[in-house]
Amino acid sequence: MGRGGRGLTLPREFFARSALEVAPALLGCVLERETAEGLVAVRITEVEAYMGASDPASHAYRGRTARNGVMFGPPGHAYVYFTYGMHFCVNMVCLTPGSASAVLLRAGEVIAGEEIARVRRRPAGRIAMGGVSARDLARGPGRLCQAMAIDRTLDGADVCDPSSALRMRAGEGAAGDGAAAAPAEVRTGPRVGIREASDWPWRFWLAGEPTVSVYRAHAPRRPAKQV
DNA sequence: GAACGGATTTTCT
DNA sequence: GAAAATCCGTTCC
Repeated sequence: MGRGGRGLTLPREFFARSALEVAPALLGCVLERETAEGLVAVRITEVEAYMGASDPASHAYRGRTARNGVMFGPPGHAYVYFTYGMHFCVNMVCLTPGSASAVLLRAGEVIAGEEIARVRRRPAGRIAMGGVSARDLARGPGRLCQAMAIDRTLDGADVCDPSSALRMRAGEGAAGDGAAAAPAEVRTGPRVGIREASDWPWRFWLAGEPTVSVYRAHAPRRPAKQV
């Protein structure tokens, strides 16, 4: 485990187990992103587990490519990929090197650097009076990456290293800072946006959190215009 | 509140 | 050529 300037980063062994164990454990943990603009911290409220080569919905299902190479590496590193031509998504690599399992970070609550995140989430040229609401700053995997300025330069970043530009630390709920209410309940359900294996309940979120993204079943791009 | 289609790159067929 | 681990604006309840 690492001892950073502020708090502890999660030890690598935290990630060295099944994605199905890591996913719920990550809920409530805090992802920190350090740039010249300052620190942005997000408390994770929603994730999805991907189980590697045996998971038809995983990028690793069809083997290693230039894009997903980091997933085949050691745990505790960030796998960042670009999708739909405009969005980045970030995963935490799990288990052992070669297992290619990972946990997708789907949403969170911005708890530090909110103004920085708000500027990043405001498209140039758009007025948007009042800006993006606080709950929407990191509500969804693409939005979370935009709010934290996560792109491919962070692909492979070590989130266990306290000096890393992207790192994960334990939540403060367990420490009992008092402010937090009763321990949030973890719920599970089907994963979002995939066609294959959408019936496996490998999505995890904290009940009652307003930052959890709205569930949408996979919608085919071209609606079947049969009959 | 829900449903639809467009934007746009990586990957595979 | 087509689909994808998505988001946003528009449209219609």
